[in-house]
Amino acid sequence: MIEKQRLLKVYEKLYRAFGPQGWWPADTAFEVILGAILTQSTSWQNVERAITNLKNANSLSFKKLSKMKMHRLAQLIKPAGYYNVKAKRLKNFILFLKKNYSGDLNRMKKKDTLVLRRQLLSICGIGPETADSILLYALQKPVFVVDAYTRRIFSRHGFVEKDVDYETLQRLFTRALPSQNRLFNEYHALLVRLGKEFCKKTKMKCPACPLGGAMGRLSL
DNA sequence: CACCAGGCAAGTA
DNA sequence: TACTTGCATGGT
Repeated sequence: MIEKQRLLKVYEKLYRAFGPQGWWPADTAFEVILGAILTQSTSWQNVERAITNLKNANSLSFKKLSKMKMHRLAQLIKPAGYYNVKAKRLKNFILFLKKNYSGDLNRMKKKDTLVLRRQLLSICGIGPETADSILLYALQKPVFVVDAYTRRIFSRHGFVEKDVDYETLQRLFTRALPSQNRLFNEYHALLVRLGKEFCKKTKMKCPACPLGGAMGRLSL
């Protein structure tokens, strides 16, 4: 079976098993971006605590955060871990947004997707996954997001090498799938859902895995 | 106690 | 270029 059909079949199986995931869990595009940075190698639950702290301090906005001292920001996002590093990264993005788009995400959204991707990657603290998450979930661009779960799930099911690089794995999806924001949004969210429940780093709960296969391989 | 979570950059050879 | 290490809280 060619890759295009397999990838669509995986998506259908996941969608039937879990249904729509409603990503990204946030009230605004700005909040999506903060979450994308805060969730780097960090459980979403801890990110929620940090976001809640920012909301309770009435500080979850471009204007408030651009004025906030870095030390103060670090204290508020403490539950998300790596708080000194992440406070700096959040500030880096905010400064970028101020300098290039006057703090206006709508203005940023008008730019070409690949131009935006290069700009985001030039910010210290924003790598490929964070950049693509921002493009897809905050700016509604049709960009496929790859993460540790994506790599783990597809390598364990014998689809790709386990150390396949980000761009290669991403191209696999973008070549095979129709370039639809809605599809990319749901597909990535479903892979994360599957990963959380069945494909943690050390454990692999098969054959309960919705993708099937007692040996951890795709049964398609 | 050990291990992990929706990464990334900096240091080393 | 190709590894390795630091960053840090909270759940299992």
